[in-house]
Amino acid sequence: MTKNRFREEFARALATAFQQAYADKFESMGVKEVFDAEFIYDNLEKPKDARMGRFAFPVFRFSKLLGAKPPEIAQRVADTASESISSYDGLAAVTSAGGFINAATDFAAEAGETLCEILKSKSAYGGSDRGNGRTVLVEYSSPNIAKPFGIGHLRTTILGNSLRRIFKKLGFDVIGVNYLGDWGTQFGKMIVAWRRWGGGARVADSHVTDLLELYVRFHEEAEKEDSLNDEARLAFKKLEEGDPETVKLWEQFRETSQAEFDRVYKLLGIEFDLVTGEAFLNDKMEPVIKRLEKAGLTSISEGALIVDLDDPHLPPCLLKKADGATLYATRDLAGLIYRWEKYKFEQSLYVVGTAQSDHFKQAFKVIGLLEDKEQVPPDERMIGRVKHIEFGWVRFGDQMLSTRRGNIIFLEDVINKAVDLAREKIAEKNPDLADRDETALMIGVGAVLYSQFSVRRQKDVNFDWDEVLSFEGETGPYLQYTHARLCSLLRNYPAEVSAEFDQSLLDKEEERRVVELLADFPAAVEDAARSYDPNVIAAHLIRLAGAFNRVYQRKDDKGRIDKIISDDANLSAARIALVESVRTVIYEGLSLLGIQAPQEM
RNA sequence: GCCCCCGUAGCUCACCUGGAUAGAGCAUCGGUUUCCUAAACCGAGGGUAGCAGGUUCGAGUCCUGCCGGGGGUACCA
Repeated sequence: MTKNRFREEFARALATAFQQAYADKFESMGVKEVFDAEFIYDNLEKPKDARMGRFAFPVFRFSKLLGAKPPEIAQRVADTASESISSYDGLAAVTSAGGFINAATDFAAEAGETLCEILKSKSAYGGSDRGNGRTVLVEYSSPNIAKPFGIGHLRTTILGNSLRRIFKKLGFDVIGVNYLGDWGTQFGKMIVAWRRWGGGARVADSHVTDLLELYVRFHEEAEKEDSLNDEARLAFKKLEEGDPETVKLWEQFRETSQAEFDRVYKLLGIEFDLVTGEAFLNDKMEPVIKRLEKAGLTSISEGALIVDLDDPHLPPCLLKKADGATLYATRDLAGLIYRWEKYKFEQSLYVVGTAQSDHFKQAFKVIGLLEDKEQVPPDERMIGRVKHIEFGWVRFGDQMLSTRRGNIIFLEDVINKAVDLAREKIAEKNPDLADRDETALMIGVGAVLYSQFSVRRQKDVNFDWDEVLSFEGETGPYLQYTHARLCSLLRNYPAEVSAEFDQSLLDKEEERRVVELLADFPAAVEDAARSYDPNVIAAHLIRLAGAFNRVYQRKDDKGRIDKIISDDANLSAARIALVESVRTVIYEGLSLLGIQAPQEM
């Protein structure tokens, strides 16, 4: 990972100052804790109030170690560092405030270096080669076939899509997997429903909404007539045994659904590297069961084949039902093992809702037990590399969205509504725009996507039409609008953008905020990867866009807008370098979220 | 019953591995356009961070208990 030079310099200056100011302690301790620049680097903070400085180091924890009160330490070290500040060309001042040591960077230097780096590396800015080609699997979206694509699928789909992009940016070889729910008792239900109420139509002529109706009807009728459930189980059993007629029906359900999914993915710009499904694992389950049996982990309970997890809070993991049919967990275990053997991944992420948290705990526990029993060497174990990236529910009003009850908002409707609204806005604000339809699509989709990133992933998110369709404030369109405005500036600028500019001309407080946010973008990308949450990037972009808009509308002493492009060629050149840098980062950040940015809107 | 997640401004949410005066957006009220896109910007009001303890120099953040909401709890996925 590339380190921030200014941050590093401050850490070095502090470590040296600590060594000098507390020479006796340093002598006995050596290069550790506060005497170690690397330690300080990792423990630097950002001051709450930007006026306090660029970086901060709290010394409270070291009061005991150094035998002095925090403010004394801070002052003494800050004074010591100040004496030799001239040997650090990136630092302007080191001061103390209470128990904090604060640093101000040489702003012109930081502005110059940051902007030059962005102008030079362009879209590569914020990335790294940290992944070094190691493999990361991300499983996301994974809709069930024979069901429409509802708003409930939105989160996993775009979260996973974004994580795929983020890890790619960090140099990992990412495989985005769409693991279709194309197997299980639910297909028994569909088959029964189709035969009973399908009216003899051909599946190929049907639409997913027809299938949904049947699915809902099944659940309604099954409440009255319990034997339907047995019938469905039997139908699934036949499917699993390969009964030709049943298999044919299933294949048709699959095709009908796939067509709908592809349409939605195209609309949203979602990409996968591998589309597979539960059915793919059909012949891979038996070997896994054999392996578990051989390891002595299985037992029969109430007629079912289980793995007892020896955990009071986890029910046993079911491998086979009493009727011999397999279950979700069986297939996931087979999938875990298959993918581990095939890819030897660094990490494998399952972007699945929080409701399935226990399921993943069970599956991972089984893998752990198996690796223990088989005495797999530590560096050949997949346990610890597989992670459940869970996220909260999408809620609609007071209701949970449930496909079983037919209580569903179609994702396509949401997108269409947002795009229509974007089209209206364009007609109102920029009726002469050339690519109106294309732009409206980008904005509408941007609004829908962003609405999911504005909340930390663990939290439930309330689906609110007004919010999703809002284009003002902390929204996707706000970021897109800022980007379009930046593009407009670049169009209006009469010369070429150049990395040769007078950095000392970027001396306004508003500009400093922007530069700092630009410099911190790589850290935000890292942060998003570490927490598996693109929300970090979304929030960073909002701050950046806001900071830039304040530069853009900054007024001079006379109350007039201080324009980016003016008669002063040198000043304009410096400011336009800032503009191009912000544009690059917003564009790149949005692309990590899977959001496109039009040049005009 | 047990397990997991959540509880911050009227609403929706932030606060990075505990740190300085708890910040944004929406909504409300007021202001900014002879000026590069006003989908923007500035200002005002709005807070017992569910409650009660504990750990710590320091707690929205960690621990315990309680209250409230949601989810899960073997033959659905």
